[in-house]
Amino acid sequence: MINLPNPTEAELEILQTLWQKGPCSVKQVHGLLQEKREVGYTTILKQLQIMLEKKLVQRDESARIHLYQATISEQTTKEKLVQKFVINTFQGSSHQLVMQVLGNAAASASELEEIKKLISQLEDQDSTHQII
Amino acid sequence: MINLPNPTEAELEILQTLWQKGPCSVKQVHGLLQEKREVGYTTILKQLQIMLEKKLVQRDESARIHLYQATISEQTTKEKLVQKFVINTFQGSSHQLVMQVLGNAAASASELEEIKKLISQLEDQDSTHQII
DNA sequence: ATTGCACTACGAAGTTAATCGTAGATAAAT
DNA sequence: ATTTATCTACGATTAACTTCGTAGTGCAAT
Repeated sequence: MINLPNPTEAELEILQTLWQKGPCSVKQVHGLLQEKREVGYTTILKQLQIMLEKKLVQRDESARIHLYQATISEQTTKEKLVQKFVINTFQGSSHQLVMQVLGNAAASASELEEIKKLISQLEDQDSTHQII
Repeated sequence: MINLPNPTEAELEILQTLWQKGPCSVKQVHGLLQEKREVGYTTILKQLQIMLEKKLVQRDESARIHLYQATISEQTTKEKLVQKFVINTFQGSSHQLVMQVLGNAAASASELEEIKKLISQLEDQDSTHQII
């Protein structure tokens, strides 16, 4: 389990599409991102090459059109990003972050329900698996 | 209400101390950050000068020792940072972020209580102030 | 008055990110 | 076999961040 560097913003954008679509050609990735913003083809190509060096993606070169796929998982990547963000912005207090978001984001009722459900689960875990 | 650029990482670190301590000299800021990591005095000085240009801070030059204080509020700054982070990392779904953090962070029971309380409040607001 | 100290100003260098243009290679189409 | 289209490789550029060294300025202490 080697620890890869956190992806940058542009890299994350690409990873999101790879996570969503699975293995993609440069053209595919570019096409999808192009829908959101103006960006050159070779920009994406270059990014993917850099990401390959950094081992953020791997590629299948068996065909002329190379297929790229993410090597790092969506879940753990986001965990690390959140962790870093919480440290930088909330001095490590993820609780503060949650309060911020909830207080701010005008979450829908169903979302609040879902969150409540999760909290109940967590509390159950606590009391069930309590060791001390 | 002009919209100032989001602070960078180093800038945020300085802002945190200014928010916490109020107006500070370069020496004070440097002293506090020095406790956390090795950093040169002129590094902080330069940062504060840059932040002054960017209007992230203002300074009192009436004495020889200049006093710097944040011009942007802790609350709104963090809101913007969270907003940007949510867009980049969770494609705008703050709900997803909350689920991530809660599922991950092993929040303490009292913290969970506090969050539940906040959710209840939000739900009350919803039903009370409902417009539609 | 001179020396020394504390502070500010400024410039410069090193890094990393992001973007794109051009060139070269391979396959497809005529 | 030429030409055309499509990909990849690579270099170069630009901008932003971060860091620090050196120099200058003014106050204070001898």
